[in-house]
Amino acid sequence: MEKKIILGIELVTVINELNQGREFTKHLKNHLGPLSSLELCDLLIQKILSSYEKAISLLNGEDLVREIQIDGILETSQALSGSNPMIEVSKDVCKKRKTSPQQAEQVRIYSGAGLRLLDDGFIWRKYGQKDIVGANFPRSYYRCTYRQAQGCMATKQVQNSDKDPSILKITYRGIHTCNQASQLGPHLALVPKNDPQQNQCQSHQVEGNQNLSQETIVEFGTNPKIKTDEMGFMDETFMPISSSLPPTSIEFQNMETNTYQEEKNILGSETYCFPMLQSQNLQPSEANLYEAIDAPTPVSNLSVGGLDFSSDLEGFDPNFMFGASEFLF
DNA sequence: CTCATTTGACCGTT
DNA sequence: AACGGTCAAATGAG
Repeated sequence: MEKKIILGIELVTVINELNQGREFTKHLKNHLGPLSSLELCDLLIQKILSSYEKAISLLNGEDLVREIQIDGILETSQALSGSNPMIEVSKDVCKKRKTSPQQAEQVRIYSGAGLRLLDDGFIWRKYGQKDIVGANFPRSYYRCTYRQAQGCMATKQVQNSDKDPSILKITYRGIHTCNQASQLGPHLALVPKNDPQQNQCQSHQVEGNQNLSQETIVEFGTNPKIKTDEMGFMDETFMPISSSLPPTSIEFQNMETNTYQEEKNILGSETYCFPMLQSQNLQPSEANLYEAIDAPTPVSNLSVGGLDFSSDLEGFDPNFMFGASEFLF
């Protein structure tokens, strides 16, 4: 099965820019005439050009990615301030050495996504790093910080994709039994609705035999929506990434492969495209991207995992993201 | 001093 | 035996 979702704030931004250009053009038209102010016309022309250039720039991907590799983890800086970053996250599951339920995701940071993109709402502690044969990048191993305190056995692995270093492959294993999930809110739960026992645990939980081959389609635009297909666990309680990021795309892959983008259309996968809004300012201390973003971020109104949409959404149609009931943040 | 990260060693699985 | 995952001592940061 195949599913593909193409969304992204990029498109919305382009449209916004084009709309702005159109509005400025209308104003210019209204001001054209013998009594018009030359300065005003010049200003409007500049704004029109600016809008169109922004739109073209976005379409050309010029604001995308500038990546810095730090400790095997990619940090992406924003090339254009005010651009709309975009993350691509995909998930897959590997069958090799199946010691516990696992679920993987790939995270691509396009631009200015900021550190919070990878914040999945849990506090993780790194306990190991391994060079993987055949892989260009080492794999980092993280466990839940509350492993000792609360016996939470959730772990995750993070590795850069060989084919596209801008993609972080994150594999989640185990189930959170700590109380982080309850603190972060029920919308984060990835657990099946019919299994309330696991509601105390949080996102990225996969039951042992859960079928990860599924089709999910998310379409954004004026009427955003998610479609799921053969997804036992992905219903309205499912928040694909976490508290902290509105992912722009996620894809699930089945357990037969670890392959990435090239194969994602062959395998059952899902892609979410969430608009990434203007990035937070990156602090120097956040240079180590992945570690820095692992702190849980409080979920408040209009704050999806640390991204404050109440401010970032300025200029966007509020219906764009939240207008559809299918999306539950 | 405390806590998190790093990194080599160890162990289990294939 | 090779590989992947985890452990734990060493190290560093706050």
